[in-house]
Amino acid sequence: MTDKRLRADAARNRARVLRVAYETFAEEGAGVPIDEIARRAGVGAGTIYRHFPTKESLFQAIVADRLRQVVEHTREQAAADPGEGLFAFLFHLAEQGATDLGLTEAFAGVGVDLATSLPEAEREFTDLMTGLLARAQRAGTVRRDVDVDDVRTLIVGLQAMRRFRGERADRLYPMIRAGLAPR
Amino acid sequence: MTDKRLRADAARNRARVLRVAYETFAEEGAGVPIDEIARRAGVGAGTIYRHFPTKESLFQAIVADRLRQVVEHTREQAAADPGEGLFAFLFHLAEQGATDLGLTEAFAGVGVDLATSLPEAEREFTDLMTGLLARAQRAGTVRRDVDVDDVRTLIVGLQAMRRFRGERADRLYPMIRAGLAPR
Amino acid sequence: MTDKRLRADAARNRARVLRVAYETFAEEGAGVPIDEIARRAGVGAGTIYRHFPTKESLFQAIVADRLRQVVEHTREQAAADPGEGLFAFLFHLAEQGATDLGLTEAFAGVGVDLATSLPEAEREFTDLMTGLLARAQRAGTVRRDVDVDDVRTLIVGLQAMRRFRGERADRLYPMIRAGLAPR
Amino acid sequence: MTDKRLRADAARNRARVLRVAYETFAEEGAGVPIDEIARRAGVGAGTIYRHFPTKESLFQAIVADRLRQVVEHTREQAAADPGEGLFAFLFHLAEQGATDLGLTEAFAGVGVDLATSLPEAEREFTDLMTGLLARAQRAGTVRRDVDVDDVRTLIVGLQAMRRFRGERADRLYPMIRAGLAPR
DNA sequence: AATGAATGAGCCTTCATTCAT
DNA sequence: AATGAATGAAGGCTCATTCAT
Repeated sequence: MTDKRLRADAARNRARVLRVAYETFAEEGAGVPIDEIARRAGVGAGTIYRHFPTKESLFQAIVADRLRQVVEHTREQAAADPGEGLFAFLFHLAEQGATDLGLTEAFAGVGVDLATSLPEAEREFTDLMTGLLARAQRAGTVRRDVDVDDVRTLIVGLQAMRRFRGERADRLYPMIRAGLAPR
Repeated sequence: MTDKRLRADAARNRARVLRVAYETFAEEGAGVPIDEIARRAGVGAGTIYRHFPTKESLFQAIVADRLRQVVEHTREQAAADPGEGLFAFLFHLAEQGATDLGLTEAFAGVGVDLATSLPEAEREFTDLMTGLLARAQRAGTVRRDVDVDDVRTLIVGLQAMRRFRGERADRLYPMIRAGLAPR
Repeated sequence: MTDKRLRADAARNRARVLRVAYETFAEEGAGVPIDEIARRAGVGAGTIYRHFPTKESLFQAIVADRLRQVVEHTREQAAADPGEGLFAFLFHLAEQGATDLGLTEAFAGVGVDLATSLPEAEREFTDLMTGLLARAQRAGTVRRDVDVDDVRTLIVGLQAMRRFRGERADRLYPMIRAGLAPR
Repeated sequence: MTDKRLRADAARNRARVLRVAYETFAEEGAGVPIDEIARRAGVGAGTIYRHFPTKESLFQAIVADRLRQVVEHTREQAAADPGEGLFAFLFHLAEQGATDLGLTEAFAGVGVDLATSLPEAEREFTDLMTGLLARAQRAGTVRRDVDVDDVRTLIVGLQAMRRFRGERADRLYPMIRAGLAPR
């Protein structure tokens, strides 16, 4: 047990790095220098490399975390209203992407290929979308000819808009809803 | 006289650089090394810097050019069908963005702020959108509560989707149309 | 009392580090990271630094150990056949060097100067060579004009060859023998 | 023609880098930082990378040059006395290696694998050795059971000795000669 | 006294920009 | 005016050594 746990200080640092890296990637995207993250976290660059073997792995770790959070959040909400689940999910993701350039880039395939680098998270995420989509279609809020791939594409678009325009982009949500509705 | 000849050479070079830089930024994004552009254009890197003081200014010049082209292209088409003009414009831009990462980035505000750096092109562009939107609304194909800002936001979203998914994203066009239609 | 227990622990650790460091330097050469040695020894890097102030000092300690072993091994064998003693010694060292890059480097003066850093071991080693050489010369298997310095030089050459070519290099032993024989 | 030639200043710099890199590798071995070479050459590190894509390629270029020189030098000498050619070659190489750690390392396979990275130079070199050896054996100065591989191994040994002991190591040359002589 | 986490200098390499030719 | 060579500041990553636990 003890051997598996990190030392208190290391755990603290690792958490700190993760948190700061999250914020930094969110603000600056995957291209931000690792030194910048180290500086903001108040640690040496070597410390980051102790916890994550490459910059990419750090980015992945964060994206994985974020995906997990989104999945969890969505599962909690989804039960309620099958017709609304997919929309809630889409708009939630749009908001996440708005404050998180890293996540946006991950979805858009910049700097990582989710399917390759985080196959498990990717699968879970896809399963979630599949379920939400099917339920919405059964509930009659979404057209039958929409597939999971379209949903993924919409996410990329919504995040781009939300990032570009902030809350102002929310004005477009009703139109997305209308656009997806059966004719 | 000699001046004129030389200027003609320079002008040809400038045009050549612009064209190649456009292609290169389109293919590789704004991150491509200036040397790569010089190589493809068959000129020295110094020649590029004679015409454009920084890499960023070259990028801006290209975006300005592209905007002008889009404006022109749109003006030619628009007359025909007022109800369709805005959609044709949106989907045309989406396709442009798909093959032109530079343009996408410019619209999304990555690396340039159009309003600041190219105020004239920006104004022209805005005027165009205003006109198209108004005509579509008058023709009854677009909801009254959509404004120019929404259109701009949509462009960003559409380009992101088109870039992400290629032609497959076109499947979403009808839904955009439906989403914008008056209830 | 407690002191003694602790010292015993420490001594055991020191011995363990020495043994593992020997193996590791032998396999990987002096360039191997100290962390790798720590890992293999199952101790923290700090523990190594408790016993040896620098990486270099660890390396020296190992070389000293190895020299002592060689001296011991040689003394045990040497008595038997005075004419063969020097050759046995040379070829034994060549083989040691083959599996021990550290030792080779030490002899060749890479990273340490034996005479300066380990004067005692150096002296003992020199005495040994002097004895072996004199006996071989008296026995008539080695030319009179060879001196201790030549022997040292030969060791370096033999180790280099053995390291370079492995057992295949043994083919050259008879020629060494012939080359050293009186005309 | 002109396009293939380097500009005068570039050629000068390239030559300068090669010369300084040769000296530096000779003194310090393949492990020396590229910045050190740049500093000694009075150029920026980038300049070296303009001429050589990687540090390894620079090292290889130098080794290739040195091999070529050795081959040329040997060819000029060899004609004279078939019985002496191989020895002249061996001792010449020993001397070269003495002042050139880079070359020694290349022969010993440190930092490069000649057969892989410079196959042509390697082949030429092997052909040369084969010829010299055959002639020496025909002339009766070298045992029949020595092969090219042994020669290569001897080179490594001789260079190690020469490097270790400087001119003093020359004392061993007659013994090498005697060792290789037919019984 | 042991641990292993943190540090930070140093390494190789890239690239925007400047400058000699 | 054009060329492309030179510069030098980053950037990602490693590792000897120090230090908090």
